Amino acid sequence: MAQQEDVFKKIVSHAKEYGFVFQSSEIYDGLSAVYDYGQNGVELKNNIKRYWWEAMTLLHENIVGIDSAIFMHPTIWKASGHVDAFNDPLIDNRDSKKRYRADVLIEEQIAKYDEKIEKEVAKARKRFGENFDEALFRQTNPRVTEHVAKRDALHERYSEAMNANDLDGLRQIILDEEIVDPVSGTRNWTEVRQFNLMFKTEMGSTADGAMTVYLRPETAQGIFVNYLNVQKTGRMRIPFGIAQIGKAFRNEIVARQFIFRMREFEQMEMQFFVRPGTEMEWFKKWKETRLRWHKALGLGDEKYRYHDHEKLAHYANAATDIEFQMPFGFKEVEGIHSRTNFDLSQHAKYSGKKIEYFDPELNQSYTPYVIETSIGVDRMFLSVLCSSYEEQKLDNGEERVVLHLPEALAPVKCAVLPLVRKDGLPEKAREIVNDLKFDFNTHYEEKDTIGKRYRRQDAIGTPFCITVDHQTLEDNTVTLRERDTMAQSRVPIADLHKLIHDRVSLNSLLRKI
RNA sequence: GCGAAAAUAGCUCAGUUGGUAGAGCACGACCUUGCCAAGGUCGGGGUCGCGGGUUCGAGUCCCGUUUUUCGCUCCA
Repeated sequence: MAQQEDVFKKIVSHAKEYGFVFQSSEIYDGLSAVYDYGQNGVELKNNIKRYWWEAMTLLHENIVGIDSAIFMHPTIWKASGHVDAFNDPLIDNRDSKKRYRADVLIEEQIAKYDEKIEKEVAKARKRFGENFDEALFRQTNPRVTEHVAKRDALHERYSEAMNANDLDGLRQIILDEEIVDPVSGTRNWTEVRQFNLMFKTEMGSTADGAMTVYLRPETAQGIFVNYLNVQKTGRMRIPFGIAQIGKAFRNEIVARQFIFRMREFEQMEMQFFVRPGTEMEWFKKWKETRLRWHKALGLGDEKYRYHDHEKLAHYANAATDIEFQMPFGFKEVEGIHSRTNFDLSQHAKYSGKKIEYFDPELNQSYTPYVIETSIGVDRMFLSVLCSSYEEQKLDNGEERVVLHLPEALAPVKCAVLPLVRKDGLPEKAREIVNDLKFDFNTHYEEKDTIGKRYRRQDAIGTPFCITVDHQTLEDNTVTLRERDTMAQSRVPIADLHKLIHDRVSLNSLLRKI
């Protein structure tokens, strides 16, 4: 494990050194949990997005894409449940260093009174046997009535504080009730703080006319609110899907592990609308389809596993994660959720619009059920990067660092290298570049020894190096050197285009899904 | 957010009891070699994360702050 984390550190350094990922605002000491993609990172990321986009929209005639805005009407987040679910009052115990939700602590305290009451009742029932009048006992027993009174008073005080969003009030309740930390057993509490996981900003340039809007915490809602638009203008028939790639924002309390958990991140989400009652069937189908998409990359089938959720979110009736083996353990890369008709119903309710589908086969209207596939682009990027990184010991005793990126995802497809910087070789190499550059991201490099240039290309995962030597000038052939095997072969310049295309095009991946 | 540790050149690091900042690699120019990273000559680059304080004097001591890492914590 320690060794693996060591490798992870090296991957992070490698990502910076070779222009894949930089920390945001680095010259100003950085901005926590925000990262920028560099010259090679952006190419890799774009290729990942294109692989997903084409797998969704080209391979399925009933899936179309959209690109909705990051700003949305604030009521959307009330309807979706985010305003409630993303606001927790939290309190820390200074001795145990543990953090708790203040509302949960108080609710547990209320439950404790209930326990005490039931204990008294049980005791009395045992003592009086068949003659026991439980209702009378509950009303008259002084110990019971005292607990009830305390419980009800607490409950009322708690409700008031929660409704008024009174954080000091919540803390005072915890102090008055002498609630102790179950771990440390002490009452050394911090202030109660509100953690708002959604980023807020203001729309409207004058202060008094401004409306509070949120940066979307997920892209899915942009799809739900456009369901009617797309269904009608695209004359879509159920089952059909809407796909979207875009940025989302969350004020994570703890954002760590490099780009695995960021405050600004990118999602690739597809919402698939189905007839009620068929959702489990589609859930199963998408679970399988999505795993095939991952495995087609060839990063290693054993690196994936499903993780079914037992505790479901408020909107779901089934949920599973596709987890990937990162250097720091199996981690969620994609989620597949059966979201029922929760979102569309909520938007119908909050907007007052009828959001339904008339099913001509059933001759009836209904609110469609939704299967969601949601994948984090940055996590996907990280999984590709981590599983591609290798420090190789060569036969001659030297080491090389190579990124075995799936060839279709590699930022640079080929590098054209004149063996020496004279005798017309650079000019010949330029000619080849000028032909290939229209179809492939092609590098030209003439500095340093040929071996050094090969290693630099290995480090960014370039699948092919094309070396121009003196023989090239005579017979128009070049050396084609492969990244993974380092094997070289002599090929005519005229064959380069097809050779490279056959290996680096997305088609080869898409056909495996 | 709490606790601990760290921050010196692009990278990895040294820097003595407080006394004007160093190495290797990398980078640039020129020469040389020419199919798997290390040749030669010359050169550029740091107000030691930032802000205060103590001191005649701070990379070094003290306080604060930012970022990172680890452990908690939180997480649809």
